[in-house]
Amino acid sequence: MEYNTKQLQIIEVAERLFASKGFAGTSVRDIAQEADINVAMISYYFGSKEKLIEALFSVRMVQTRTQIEMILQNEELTPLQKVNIWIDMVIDRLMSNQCFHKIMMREQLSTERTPIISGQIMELKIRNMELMKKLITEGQEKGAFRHDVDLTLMVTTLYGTINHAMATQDYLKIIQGKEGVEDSQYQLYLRSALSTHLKSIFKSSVSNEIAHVNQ
Amino acid sequence: MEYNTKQLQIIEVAERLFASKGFAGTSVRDIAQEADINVAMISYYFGSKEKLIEALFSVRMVQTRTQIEMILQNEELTPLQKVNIWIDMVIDRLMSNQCFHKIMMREQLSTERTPIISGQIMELKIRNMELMKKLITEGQEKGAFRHDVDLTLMVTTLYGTINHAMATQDYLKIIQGKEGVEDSQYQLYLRSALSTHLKSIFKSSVSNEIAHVNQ
Amino acid sequence: MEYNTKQLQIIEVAERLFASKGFAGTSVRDIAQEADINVAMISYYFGSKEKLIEALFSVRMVQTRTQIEMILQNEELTPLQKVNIWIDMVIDRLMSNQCFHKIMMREQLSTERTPIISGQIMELKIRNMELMKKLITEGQEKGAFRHDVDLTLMVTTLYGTINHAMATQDYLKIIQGKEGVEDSQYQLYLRSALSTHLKSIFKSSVSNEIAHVNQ
Amino acid sequence: MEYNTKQLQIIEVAERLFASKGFAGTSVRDIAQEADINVAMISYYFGSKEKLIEALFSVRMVQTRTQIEMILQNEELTPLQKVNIWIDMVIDRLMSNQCFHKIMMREQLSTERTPIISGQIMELKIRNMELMKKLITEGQEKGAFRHDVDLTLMVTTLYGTINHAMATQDYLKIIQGKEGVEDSQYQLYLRSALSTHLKSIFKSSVSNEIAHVNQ
DNA sequence: TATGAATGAGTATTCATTCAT
DNA sequence: TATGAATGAATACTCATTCAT
Repeated sequence: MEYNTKQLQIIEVAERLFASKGFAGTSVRDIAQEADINVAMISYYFGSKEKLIEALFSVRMVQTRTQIEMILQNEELTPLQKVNIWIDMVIDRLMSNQCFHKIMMREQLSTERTPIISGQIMELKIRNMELMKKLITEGQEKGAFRHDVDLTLMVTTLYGTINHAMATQDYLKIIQGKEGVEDSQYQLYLRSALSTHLKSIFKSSVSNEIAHVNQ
Repeated sequence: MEYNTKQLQIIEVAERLFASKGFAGTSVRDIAQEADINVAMISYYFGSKEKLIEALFSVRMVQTRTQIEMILQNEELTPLQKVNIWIDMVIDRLMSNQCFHKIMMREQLSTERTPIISGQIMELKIRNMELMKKLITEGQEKGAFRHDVDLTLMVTTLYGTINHAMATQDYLKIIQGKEGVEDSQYQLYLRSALSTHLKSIFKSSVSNEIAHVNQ
Repeated sequence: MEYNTKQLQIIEVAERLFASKGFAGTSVRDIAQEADINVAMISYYFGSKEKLIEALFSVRMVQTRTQIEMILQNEELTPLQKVNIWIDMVIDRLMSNQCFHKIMMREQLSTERTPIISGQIMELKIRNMELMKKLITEGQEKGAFRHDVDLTLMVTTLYGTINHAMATQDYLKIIQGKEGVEDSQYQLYLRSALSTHLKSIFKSSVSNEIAHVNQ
Repeated sequence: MEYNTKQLQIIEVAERLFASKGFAGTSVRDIAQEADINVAMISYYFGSKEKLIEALFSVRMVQTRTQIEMILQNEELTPLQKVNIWIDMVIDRLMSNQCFHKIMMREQLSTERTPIISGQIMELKIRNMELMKKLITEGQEKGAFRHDVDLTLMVTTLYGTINHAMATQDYLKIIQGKEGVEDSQYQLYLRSALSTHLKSIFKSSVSNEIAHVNQ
């Protein structure tokens, strides 16, 4: 499905509002006003509010699909290097599309999600899980990774940590005593901190390398 | 603030509905019908729908406060034992009050949260952080824990992992091939799996013990 | 189903408006304004506009059911007398509830009618037909009525004539040169004219009496 | 007023939809979609939805006007023969243009009809009435017809019976136990049944012939 | 001549809340 | 204390029509 400039603009505004107020909490009037268009345009372009969020998902999901697979086929990287690259890519993907991923967090919480969206999320999750599985088993075969790792929960930790950091960043900022720091500046800090943190966790939990004797 | 039986019953129903449909997605009529009371009762007892969710937070927050502190003052436990107990307590607290914590996850995502709720969440987070800080620094002083741990992100990982597991448990169930398993049964499994997983992460990331040489 | 005074008042107004502007052509706002109530009351009392017209039908249909059967069981009347009484009763019923019967005419024209309404109309028609059948066959057995009468079309003529007269009474008035006559006055005239006309048709078409030799 | 092929095609579609869903119940989008044209075309070609139905009336009315007069000037026919021809022509005209006549029935019920349409209907009715009057008085002068006939109501019976049969043909079909019969087949049957029925009524009610002594 | 885009007024319905009792 | 009735504002959506091209 292709969307024109106007439609993409509406989707963008909707994404921002759905992220901060929720789907039910955002009225089409809100969107129309923010996007500076007539309310009727939303029905005109998308059919309904429901179809709008489906359009939003279809656009963002497509963007997500292709990225990762390619890069990790590089044969010259060690398993741990691949995992680290992967972690950085996930952080980048989630942090660069915070609005969308907030919406997705919410949708995952809801029992009201439509089969269409629910299906897309499921598909994405399975894709992620398979990629991860390939990555880890490859490492295990090469003797670099441990065999007693709960893969599913490792992925849960990765996504959970980033999501939770994103969701609570206002709190984190205060707790970390960085209230003065500008938002964009803080985002950069958070990305790098998450990167270090998650790589460290993965290294010590997954890899066979002795991380820190006598330290 | 004290609430009578009727009020507590309403709060309970509201919690369940807010959790599954969101605050904006739940109408006071839904609540009234589910709780088998008159619609007017909600305004009558709480003043407004907004005040109802505030009441819900104040009730659940109070329940949360006291628990942990006591137990961890036990001098006979090693730092790692205390961390493990703490992990189990958090898992238990979150998993036993899934509805409430789903609501809290949503509220943290929202920019619409009232100062009252926002304040309560902040207070809770700071309390958790302080407890954690005490726990870890105590371990560091005893030479049991590493000094290069990002405390804030460690807590984020703990809560993020549990929350994400809770939010996506329907997916997890399918991905793990446990579609047939009964819900209550799966909950038990998830708790124990999370416990093992998180303890392992904490042990390998935080403690100085060499977790797995030559494995 | 019982309806309270307010509901009956709304139904009455709705009936008048549906009759003159059609169902789709009448907005709930029109009804609310005419009935001097809040728009929301219609949804409140009936659930929807659709349910309102169903309520209207259920009320009017009930009123229609019982009337006729009784009277025609009188054993002292000749078949022709019974037919004449029946004709007068149908005229009276239709002319006294012109609004409702206009709505019914429209509904019969429409392919959009709901199964509920459609079913009620069908039921009524079958009842009428059976009554008529009993009346005529009784007359035939007594040798008073001809045997070569198309019963269904005889009923069609009865209802069709009255309905058409009702629907076109504004034209009839002009054509008959009675533009000056007051509406209520004209109604009385029309009833009596229809009565004479239809009785004459039935007598000459159905009965074996020689109506007018050497005239 | 002349209409081009495209316009006539739109009118035809509109006629079908107005007949089955009513004027208010049919949207210009419905028509545009069914006619496979752009919505704007309707405003473009006719100015408005209102003007479209006026165009429809003007087209169909013109078709109606000329037919009958000529034929009945034939001097060789008896008055009763002429009446019978006339009955068949009316049946044919109404049954062949059921969609249009359903719309007309509705319009006659409505108080919302525009002066244009209302005027056209009135004109047609007066024309019919005059024709009928000529027919009957001619018969009376020749001693073939009774003098005590209510002409207006006789016409009302003719049109009312056919209209009512048309409007309720779905019911008639069931009542007559012809549910299996194909629609086109049933139409043929109905026409011939109506013809026999109405001719019989007219003969026995209007003519001086003794229809059925000793039967 | 024809049309996709756009609009503002309109649709029915639901909302949280208030009021009289 | 409790509630059925009522309300006005808001909801998503559809309408006939217009406009720029």
